[in-house]
Amino acid sequence: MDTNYVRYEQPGVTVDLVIFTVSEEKLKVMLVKRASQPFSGCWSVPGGFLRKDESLEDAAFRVLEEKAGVKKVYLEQLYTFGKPDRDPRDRIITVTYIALIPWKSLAQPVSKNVIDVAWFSVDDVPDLAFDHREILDFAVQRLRAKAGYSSIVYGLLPERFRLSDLQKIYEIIMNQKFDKRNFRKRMLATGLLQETGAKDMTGAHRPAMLYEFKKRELVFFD
Amino acid sequence: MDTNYVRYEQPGVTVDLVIFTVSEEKLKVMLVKRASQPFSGCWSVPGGFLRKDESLEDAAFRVLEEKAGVKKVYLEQLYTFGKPDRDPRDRIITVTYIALIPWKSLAQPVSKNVIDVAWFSVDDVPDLAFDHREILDFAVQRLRAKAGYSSIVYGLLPERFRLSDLQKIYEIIMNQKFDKRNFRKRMLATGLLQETGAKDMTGAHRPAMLYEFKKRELVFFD
DNA sequence: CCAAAAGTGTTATTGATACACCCATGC
DNA sequence: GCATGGGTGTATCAATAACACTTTTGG
Repeated sequence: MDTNYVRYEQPGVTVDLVIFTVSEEKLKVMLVKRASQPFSGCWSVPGGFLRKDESLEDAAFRVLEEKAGVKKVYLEQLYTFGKPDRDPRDRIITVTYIALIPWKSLAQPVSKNVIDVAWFSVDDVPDLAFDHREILDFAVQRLRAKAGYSSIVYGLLPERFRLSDLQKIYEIIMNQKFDKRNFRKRMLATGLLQETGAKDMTGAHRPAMLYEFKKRELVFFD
Repeated sequence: MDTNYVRYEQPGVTVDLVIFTVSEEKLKVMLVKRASQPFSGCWSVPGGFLRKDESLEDAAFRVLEEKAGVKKVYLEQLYTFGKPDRDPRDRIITVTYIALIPWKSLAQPVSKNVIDVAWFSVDDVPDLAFDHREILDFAVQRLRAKAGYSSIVYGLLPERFRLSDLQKIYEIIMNQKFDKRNFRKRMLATGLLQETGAKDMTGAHRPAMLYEFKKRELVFFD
């Protein structure tokens, strides 16, 4: 950084979130319907202006709580978008984040005003405001790539889960089937899974062992 | 993004660059000595304020040309840092980039005023201004990680190079030795290398085949 | 006893690693 | 002719992929 440069008109700074969950065998993203100009009435990913004395990450968690009503979830910075014309009115740069929410954490209606917040399957989204389509595509690509070499998918699972739940999440995100025996071998070999004593007793079939993820904060690469 | 929020005082936006090269068997980073407050006289990574009607990437390329005098080099966005107190005077958020420059592209003195621009080995850097130490560490970590699963290292090589040059770059970045035969097998198996007819005739030994990288824009993951 | 998902091993294939000698040139 | 780095193949080991049947529960 170098303060020698003339400090031209500074852009506005926002934080936008691509919030994912998995339900009904689909990877879904949370979208909100814009109430104000520009793009009034258009769907967009949730976001907000960065506030004074608030870090970027704090802003992201604030938006997450406002829109999704959840607190402790997986959050990672995605990318910063700043083309001069990405907002038709002001110069705005936006720092984007990916958030992952286990579907079970969303038992409540997503927002009091249910009409303007909804989940869409990522391969069936409406037209989006600003460059949000580009942001969403970038986020999906990152999530799919990281699923292959990191433990990111655990952000989409509840505290305790069956190995078949884990496999289903992988299959939905990576859009491919895995062999059950090889999958289980591979997952157990990572050493990241811990058996809980408990078993899942729902369903008219043999009960499944419930596992938990050992280190919920761990991610392997950037 | 949601313009319902009160738009509080907006922070300044800068672009900072971690510029890497390899020379003298070391991974090196370009640092500049600050001429003005705050941190006057302190080393820092080069950067500057984002200008009106300039994209983030354009700003990064501008800084790159101003400080390093190079145009077409590998550039990738690293991370955006925005803690409220990271600049002691103003609220500044900085979008950081990694740039890679082949040492050979830097035949000219790095800057007209050579006293305030210098290359430091990444494991022997002085105290840095602001949070630039954190930025640098983050960049080194990213570079090392990506060297393992992408073709990023080609940004540090000239147009034409020997396989032994490629191997040396990998060894320096990843800080480990590789077996020559296995290394060459692996590299040729990627299909990203193309033989040029030419041979390197410098040195009192058998001439080496010169290769070039097929797709200089390709990167595997984010 | 039937339906539904859980759980479990072995073989074949592929990719990664370890390792040592001859070659072409300049001086 | 010698010093210097360039160039090459095989055998072992580890990781991944293919593949089918038995178990436990609820209804």
